[in-house]
Amino acid sequence: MNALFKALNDKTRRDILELLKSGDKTAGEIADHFQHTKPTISHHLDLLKQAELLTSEKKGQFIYYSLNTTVVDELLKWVMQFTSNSKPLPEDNKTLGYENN
Amino acid sequence: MNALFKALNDKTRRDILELLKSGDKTAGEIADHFQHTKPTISHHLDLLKQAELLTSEKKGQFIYYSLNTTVVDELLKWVMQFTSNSKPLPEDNKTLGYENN
DNA sequence: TTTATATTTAGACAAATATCTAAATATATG
DNA sequence: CATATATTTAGATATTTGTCTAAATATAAA
Repeated sequence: MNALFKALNDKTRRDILELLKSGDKTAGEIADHFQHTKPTISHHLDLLKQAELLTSEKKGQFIYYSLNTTVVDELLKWVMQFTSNSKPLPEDNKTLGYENN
Repeated sequence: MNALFKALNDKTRRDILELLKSGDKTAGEIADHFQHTKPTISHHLDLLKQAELLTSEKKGQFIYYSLNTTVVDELLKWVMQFTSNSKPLPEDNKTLGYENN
């Protein structure tokens, strides 16, 4: 849990996560989206991996990074204990499948 | 959003939030639950307030701190963009009112 | 095998953070 | 008013963090 919040406590790292929503990317492709150097981005990727928010797979000289959504559920559960009625964002439910519960 | 993740990136502060689930408490009562000094806890309370996770109300010499759950919805929305099926923790829904949707 | 490309590792450094003690402020009470 | 209690503010310090440059590693291509 500590590693998770630590990983999320940085705008660049949160932006990396959002970037990867559109699909897996190599370390270099990810770095191209930011104004930081590649070693800096590499370090951010490492922290995200430590938090298990990302997985990586080496293909030739490239390393592809992917979102790992399983850990997000743990975070979601933690956050939900603080919602007043425990009914998260009902305005979004329609597009998310709640109507079939 | 930055202040929010910053506030959550500390075990003591997360514990303070959990402590306040059981009801409002004074700064002193909160401090009694931890091994830190009162100034340290005061500082943590300040950061939680900056993130709008807490509100405070002065009553005489005491200051009561309360959870502010409205900001949690914003966080929940952010987290949910990373859930695979956008259906958070269905195993918990029964106790949380989803069956009435 | 030499060179180019992709990525990480190592080391340095400034800025941010968590903590403490001491002092300040505010309120209550004798 | 003088003292006690509750809390914060100020200042110091050790640790952590984000960033960079330079070097190392690994793979591909000429």
